[in-house]
Amino acid sequence: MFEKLRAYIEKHIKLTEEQFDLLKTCFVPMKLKKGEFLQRAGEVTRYGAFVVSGCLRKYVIDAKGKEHILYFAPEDWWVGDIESGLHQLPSLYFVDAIEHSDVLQIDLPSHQKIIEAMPAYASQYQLGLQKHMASKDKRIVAALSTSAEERYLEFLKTYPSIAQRVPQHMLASYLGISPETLSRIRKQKR
Amino acid sequence: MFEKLRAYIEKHIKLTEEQFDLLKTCFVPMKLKKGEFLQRAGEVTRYGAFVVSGCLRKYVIDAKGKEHILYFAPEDWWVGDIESGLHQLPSLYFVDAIEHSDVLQIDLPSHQKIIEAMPAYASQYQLGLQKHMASKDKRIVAALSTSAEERYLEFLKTYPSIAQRVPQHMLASYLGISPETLSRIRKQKR
DNA sequence: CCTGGGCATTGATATAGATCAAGAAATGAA
DNA sequence: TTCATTTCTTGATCTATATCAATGCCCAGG
Repeated sequence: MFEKLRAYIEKHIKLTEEQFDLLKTCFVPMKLKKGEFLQRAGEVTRYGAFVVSGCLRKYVIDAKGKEHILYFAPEDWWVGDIESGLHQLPSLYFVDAIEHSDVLQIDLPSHQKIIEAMPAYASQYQLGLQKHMASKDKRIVAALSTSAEERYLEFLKTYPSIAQRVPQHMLASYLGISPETLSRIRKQKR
Repeated sequence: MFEKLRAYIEKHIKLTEEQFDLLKTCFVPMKLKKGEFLQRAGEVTRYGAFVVSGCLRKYVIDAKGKEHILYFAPEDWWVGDIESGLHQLPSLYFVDAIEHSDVLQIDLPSHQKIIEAMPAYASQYQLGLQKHMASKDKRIVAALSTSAEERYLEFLKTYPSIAQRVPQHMLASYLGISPETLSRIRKQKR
């Protein structure tokens, strides 16, 4: 498990053995069966996680009882709700496993400890946040301005592997369209 | 101009005189008339800016020639396109003044210098990014799941002062609805 | 090897909101 | 002030997508 994390981090920065040891003390390995929750709305988020294998999803349930998926988190992604953890506020989001998954859990104080101990990690983290912001901006524009079909095709292009492994109704939820509409779009593309 | 920036930063962290002097060397004051651009799509972003007074907007023009406003930036907000500046890629976004505005420009290297010189600023910046992420997530969910009317009312609640000062068709563009629809929604609410 | 409950498909209908078009009102430049 | 331009409003259609409903499918657990 830890080797996967190491490999991921070393894509960007070199780790000394001591640094790797620090990481090992901060993350806690955990297995999740399909359908198990890492976090439920209403709870204050205590942990974020790095996904070693499998796939999780983060989603809200809105006032009308509908699910809306914020993102899928397959291998090498991070999930959590920093906002909630930071301000000790109940989270709006659920996080659960849509496949049997292995994750490395970390709490916010430990993460902060890593940031303080490893400046290179800190700036890598900052870069990651900035990158994420940019992709969220794109998604906002797409949601506001493009058709269901355009969003679907764009998703296929951007995340081909995710498109293949998640159930269709979840993809629909991510795209903000009904499962029926997605089914019709796909039919038409055949 | 600089006093406004100082007051803004000192909401979160204390500044010594030396630190304030450093800031003064990093930011360049600039006046923008209504309609003037801080940045155009296609250009590599060189500067971000802190808005001292007035109001700017960041927006895209999509394939069909339509504008979509990402956000408004009145006093005490920041604008820019870090993604573009960071990777030296042409930006997708325009930034222009919708009122006569005063801004303090800063380039990415200077900003990085501040982050390295002032750890408290760095962590404040990190907090800011995280907070922004959370609000963008909310906007994504809203865009995908709520009606035009709901989004309008939510905007009024969240940014009452912005709602009053920006032209209605820009608000419509931000909300992802046509100006006609927004006009009808407002009529109904009277 | 059954079998039942989630998934996907398909059809029929309803509707929010877009688009087109035209007039009214506001804004600002001269 | 006056004229011109931009913005806002209102009405009449049109369309993408939701919703409702029925059917078939498939694979997971007994």
